[in-house]
Amino acid sequence: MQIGEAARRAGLTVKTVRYYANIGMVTPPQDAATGYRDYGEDDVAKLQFVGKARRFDFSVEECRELLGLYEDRNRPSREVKALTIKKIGEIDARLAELQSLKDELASLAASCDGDHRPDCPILNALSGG
Amino acid sequence: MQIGEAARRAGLTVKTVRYYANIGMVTPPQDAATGYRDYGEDDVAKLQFVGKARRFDFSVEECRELLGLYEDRNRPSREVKALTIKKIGEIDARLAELQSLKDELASLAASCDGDHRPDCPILNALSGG
DNA sequence: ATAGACCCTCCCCCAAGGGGAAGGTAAAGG
DNA sequence: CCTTTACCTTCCCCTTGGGGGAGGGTCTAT
Repeated sequence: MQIGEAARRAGLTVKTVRYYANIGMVTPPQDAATGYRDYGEDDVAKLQFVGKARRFDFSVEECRELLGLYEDRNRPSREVKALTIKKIGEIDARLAELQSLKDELASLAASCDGDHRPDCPILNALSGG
Repeated sequence: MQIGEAARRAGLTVKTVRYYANIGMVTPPQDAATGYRDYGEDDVAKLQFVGKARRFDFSVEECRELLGLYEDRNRPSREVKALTIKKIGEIDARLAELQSLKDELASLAASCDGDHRPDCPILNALSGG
C-alpha cells in the first residue's frame, strides 16, 4: 500500500512515517521507477508498535532498540523489561522534579495578592537571592 | 565586567548569556573597538532573574514577558500571578500525563517475568491493538 | 486533456542552547 | 620585547522529532 494509507492505519502522519523510513527504522521497498514506497502489513505493524512506544515516552532510539527486540523472535524478555524499568525511573525523576517546581510556584502564587499594585512576591522571589 | 564573570555570577554558561544577548533579552553595551560586551550589576540581576525563571520551567519567551514586568516598576502584580497560575496548570497537566504513562508501564513491567524466554508481555502489549 | 489527489526530494523552521573553529585582545611572565 | 594563557568575538553545524511548503512527478477519473 502507499504511504498515506500506511500512515492512516498506524495513526501517524505521512511526514512521520517518511521520517522513520529516512532514519532506517521502518524501511519499505521503494519502486525504482516512481520512487513510491510500498508498505506491507508487517510494516504497518511496526509503525503501530513504534507509535505506541513513542506515546509511552520512549525516544526514537529506544524505539529502534525495542523494535529490534520485537523483531527477534528469540530475544529474552529480560532486556525488554530492563528498558522499561529504566524508562520508569526516568519518568519518576521527572515527576519529582515537576512536583517540586509546582510546589514552589504554588507557594509563590499563594503569597501574591494578584491585585493592581506593583508589589509582587513572585517577582521579588525570582529577583532575590 | 566581562561576559565570563557575569555568567559565573548568574550561574549560567557563557554560551547561554551570549544567547540571551543575541535574542535581545539581556543586552549590555558592546565596545565598538573590541566587540567585548560590558555587563553591569543590573544586567547580572536580570540574568539571575531569567536563570531562576528558566529553572521554574518558564520558556524563554515567558521569561522575556516576566522580565518586562520585572523592569516595569508600576506593573500590576495581577499579570505576574496570572502567568504563574497558567504555568502551574501546564505543570499539572504534564504531571498527570506522566503519572498515567508510569502506571501503564509499571503494570506492563509487573506482568513481565524478565527471564531468558522469548515471550514478553511488554512487547505483546506494544504490538497488540 | 485536465483536474485532483496522491507521491517524491530538498530545504528551512521550532527550543535553547552546546561544541568547536578561526581569529582578535589583554595581562602576566621570562 | 615576545610569548603563553586566558579571555573574548563571530560563524557554522549539531541536537529531538518531526512540520511546512516549494517544485515537480504520477495515477485515476471524468
